[in-house]
Amino acid sequence: MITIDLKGQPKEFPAGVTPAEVAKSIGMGLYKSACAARINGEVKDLRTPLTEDCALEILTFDDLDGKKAYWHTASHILAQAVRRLYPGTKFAIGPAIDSGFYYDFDLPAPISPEDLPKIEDEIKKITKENIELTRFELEPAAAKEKMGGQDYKQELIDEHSGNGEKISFYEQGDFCDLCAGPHLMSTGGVKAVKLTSITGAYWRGDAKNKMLTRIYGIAFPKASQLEEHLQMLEEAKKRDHRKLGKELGLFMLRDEGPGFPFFLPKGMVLKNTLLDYWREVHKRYGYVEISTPIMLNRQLWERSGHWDHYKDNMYTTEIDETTFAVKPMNCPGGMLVYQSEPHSYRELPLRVGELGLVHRHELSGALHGLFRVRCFTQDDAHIFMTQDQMQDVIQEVVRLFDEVYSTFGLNYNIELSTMPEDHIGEVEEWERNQDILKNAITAMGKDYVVNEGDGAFYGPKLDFHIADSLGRTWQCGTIQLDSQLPERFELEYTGEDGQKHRPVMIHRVVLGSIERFIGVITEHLAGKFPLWLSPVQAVVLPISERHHAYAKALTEKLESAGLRVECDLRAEKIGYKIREAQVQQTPYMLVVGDKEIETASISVRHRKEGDLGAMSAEDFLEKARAEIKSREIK
RNA sequence: GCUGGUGUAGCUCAGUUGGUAGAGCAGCUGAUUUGUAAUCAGCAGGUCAGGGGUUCGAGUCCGUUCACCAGCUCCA
Repeated sequence: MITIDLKGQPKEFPAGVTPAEVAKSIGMGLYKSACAARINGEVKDLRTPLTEDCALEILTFDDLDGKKAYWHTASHILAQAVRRLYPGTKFAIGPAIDSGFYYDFDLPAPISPEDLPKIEDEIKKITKENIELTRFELEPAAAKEKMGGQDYKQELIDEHSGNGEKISFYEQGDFCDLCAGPHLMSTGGVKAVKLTSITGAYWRGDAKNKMLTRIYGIAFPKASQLEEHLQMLEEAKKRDHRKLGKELGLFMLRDEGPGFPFFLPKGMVLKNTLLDYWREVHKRYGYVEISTPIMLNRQLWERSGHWDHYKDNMYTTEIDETTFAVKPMNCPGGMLVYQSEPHSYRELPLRVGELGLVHRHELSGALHGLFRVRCFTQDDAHIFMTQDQMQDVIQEVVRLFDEVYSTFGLNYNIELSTMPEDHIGEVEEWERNQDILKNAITAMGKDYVVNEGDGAFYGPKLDFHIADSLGRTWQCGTIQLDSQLPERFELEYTGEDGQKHRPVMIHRVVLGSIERFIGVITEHLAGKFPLWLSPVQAVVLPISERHHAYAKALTEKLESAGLRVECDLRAEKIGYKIREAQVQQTPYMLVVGDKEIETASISVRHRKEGDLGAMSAEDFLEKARAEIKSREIK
């Protein structure tokens, strides 16, 4: 007998018992909903024999790891359905992801979204059949025989058989797949399935490989949960910045310049206000600001290394028999500014900011509203410092990030991107710099995940990712350590010892790209920009024509006090004007009619809080000023 | 760039098996002078993304270019 600790409740079981059996013994309901097991903290399959005393937790769909097992089983069911409907299909991989699952197929003939319902029907059949999933292991040679004719599986077996371990399989009726698990006990556990999209994806994520057909899906134990999820996706679409940007008159994109956004008057107010804020913060943190040219000669780009490593993404032009390149990054210009005069150690760290407009020829398929454009403004800065100052400077930058992001109520996750294949500089230097980044961030108690080989060609970086309305994350801030450019541009400073030394530098952006950041906050705030950022902060709404003079005087008064105010003098009913102001997400609607004129007041309505009653213009101004100053989000 | 899908008025969308375009909102004009999310009527608005092809005839079918959407690749 062994003792199994079930969430603090020890119970005796015969040795060799499986979590599934344990689950069954403590309640049928739980057995039905069991997805996986956590044995001594490790996620395992429900079929794992328990041979010694341990702590056991049965994971259901409500647990993240349980969800993964649930969705992974759903992906196998999808593959089984495809196998039944499209004989001759070759199977690649089919994992669970953060929001559902997918499976990659090499189909004998292309299919389209119209075919998805048919596949869903087959999936329903398989779940109704309630087929048991069994797990077994084979030696690599036997595994390859079992997966005969399945080219992609053969490749996967070869890859996994290196360490001499057996390959594990899961079989459900007429479908068998190599898989590490864990999985549900039976296909009947998967209830409400919806296939959400069908797209292409390269085998092994490499553009040189064949493009497979990927089918995405989502599944839930209850139909109501699926319904709720689909509802949530609909809601998310409403806050898509491309839709809101159009509705709120912020920006536009035209066929004449794919990826080159136009900012409209209201978007321009937003952008400029954001930049005012940026300058205020950076001034406080000791930054100076410069501006370097959009275009510089080829020689410079060769020296910086961009010509060799980034040429394909650069726009170029030929003038006076010289090739000029439009800058894809601001750094080389920044190097020239540093070079232009001698520096002392007393100046370091030297923080030089630049709101630089860069152009990059991105692949057409990568463009996405303001999130991915071909021309954008980086809120760049290069910080020059001594080796000893690196950690402090990085931490100071992270504190700045925290201040800025919290102003918008944004959360982020951090990625450490390490040395790419295409890089300049020594491996030892890369590793040293990677360690500095790691140490700086862990010393601040922050977590990160490693993004292997995703660094810039000149150095490793910490990337700060922020999620959009659909949970897709976009890189905004980045801190990149660079010892290469100071070397290439022979940057120097005079040390305490009177000798010349080479500074190190970091490149960093907080917002990342102003354009992307505007997209991110548009989605995050669903267009309800805080008062300080709102293109129009208040709109004055006279009830009828005889209140126009009062309304105009009020508008002028508020405008001269520094508020961005509009006045709606159209011969429309008040309800109509309010609706329009609400749809435009105008923070304050100021209604004026007979009552207000009589008492020399205004009736204030807030877009979220509704009617706030009457107050004097002075009181409203004071209220608005306080809200602007605090940058409150409401 | 790749795979699949989409492209009709400023916006959201209809448009039956191919027979040369329609609605609502927005806009303009007029009436209405209104109290917290849509007043009524009239008018105007389209080389059906662009070239091309099949056909007596194409918004509708085919091919191509462009753009957009989802994803892959790439990236702030």
